[in-house]
Amino acid sequence: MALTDDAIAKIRSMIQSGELPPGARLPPEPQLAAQMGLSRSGVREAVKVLESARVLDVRRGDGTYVTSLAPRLLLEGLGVAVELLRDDTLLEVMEVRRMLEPMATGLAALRMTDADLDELGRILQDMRAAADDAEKLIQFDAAFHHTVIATTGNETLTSLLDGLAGRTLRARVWRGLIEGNAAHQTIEEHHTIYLALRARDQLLAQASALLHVNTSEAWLRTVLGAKSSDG
Amino acid sequence: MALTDDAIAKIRSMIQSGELPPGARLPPEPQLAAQMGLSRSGVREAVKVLESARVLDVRRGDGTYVTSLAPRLLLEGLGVAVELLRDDTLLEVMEVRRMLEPMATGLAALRMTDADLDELGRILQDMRAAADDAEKLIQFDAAFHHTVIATTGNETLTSLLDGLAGRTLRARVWRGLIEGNAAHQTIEEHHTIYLALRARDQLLAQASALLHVNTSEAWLRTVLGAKSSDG
DNA sequence: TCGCCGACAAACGTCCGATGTCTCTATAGT
DNA sequence: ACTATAGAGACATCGGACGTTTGTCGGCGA
Repeated sequence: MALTDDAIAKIRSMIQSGELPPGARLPPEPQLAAQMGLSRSGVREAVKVLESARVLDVRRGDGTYVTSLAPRLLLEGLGVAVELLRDDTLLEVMEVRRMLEPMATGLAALRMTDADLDELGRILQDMRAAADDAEKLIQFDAAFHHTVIATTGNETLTSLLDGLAGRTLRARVWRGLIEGNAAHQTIEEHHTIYLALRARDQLLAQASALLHVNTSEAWLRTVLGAKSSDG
Repeated sequence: MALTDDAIAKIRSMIQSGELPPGARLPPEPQLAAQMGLSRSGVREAVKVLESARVLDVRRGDGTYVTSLAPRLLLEGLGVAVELLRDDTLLEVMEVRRMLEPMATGLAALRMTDADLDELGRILQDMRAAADDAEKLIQFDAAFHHTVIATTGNETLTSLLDGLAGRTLRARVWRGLIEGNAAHQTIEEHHTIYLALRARDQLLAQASALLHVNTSEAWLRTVLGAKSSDG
């Protein structure tokens, strides 16, 4: 294809070059169509693609604007992509988390504030209280890790790890943990990480995070293995 | 918005549920439109979004098919997203590379074959021969790191790091390196990494990769700093 | 003067039908 | 058996029309 993809490329390069800064408003669709030499239908497809990538923000009845281009927006699509990965590649994702998450957790140990630690303590408490509710466990687990990573102050890193630990992946791991009666032990792993962070011990935080990711990976393997031998 | 986004979600969930496995063919656009309760225009916008995410493959005159859903495809969008990040967040990207690339390089030291090492040696030679050509340097630099990471056998990891070290980012770093007369020294950093890999020394590979990323980060800082003080 | 309300205009959302162009396949001919 | 060609199927693009939503502005009333 050419026309629509060209339009996408043009708009993207206008943004990249600074001609269309964050917050800028694009011309109305008919005008944009004339300007790029294709019909309004083509422009709409192009705009839709960039909107789904969180590059453009279409406000009905108002106009189309460039978003803030914040990492949290642009990297949102990573999570969607990970959700569509096939089962056998989820182990690759886990291997990446195994490398990245311990480093990030170690960094968090250096940058974490007392307020951050308090919030983490609350989440840990919530987690223990929800030990029987798979849905809540998944939610608090996500909140725990997100909070830890977010304290690094690196929004890009946070978005990446959020995306890599997608909802589906997390749900599968916890399903395995619960069915294998390992939920309690895993909650305690979070406590271990919490203690290391409280002590501002980088290496200990790193090590405990690695152990934790390893546990997740092991249970994911179990879940995937059980599935493949099903039918 | 509802109709088009609903259509996107429906198609995606059909793929996720296995109803549309990799390689499957979707119904023709008019039929798909009827099936999802919207017009052909809306379907086309939905398909276009999924095509740009490398989830669908539209073959003109033939039909629309689900791609292989390989990580290399689905994570391709990451590179595009990184290209649009604002300057100040590029340092965040560098911090992520600083965490991930040394670990990956260390892992590569364990898994690298003799054939891999030979190829790496060739790239290193090319790099030295092209010390005066910025464009080629960027290309060989990308090839070097890609080759190293690819030997881990982890396609997801490879795609992620490829995306994080996008063309624009790499070009900026090398611009700084060349203008600062540091190109030669940086090429030697690659040699150091190569030697560590040849020795199958994980820790040494890790350390030399960290030093290398650190150099890149420093020069990126220089380039960005010079730019912000320009105007 | 401030605030509410209604009308107008701008802009996107959706649909429809028509035509061009490409790909694949099957058939006919050599 | 192989090749060339014609046809059918499917996407690409266009242009216009109408509905819906949003933002704005002026007028009215408290």
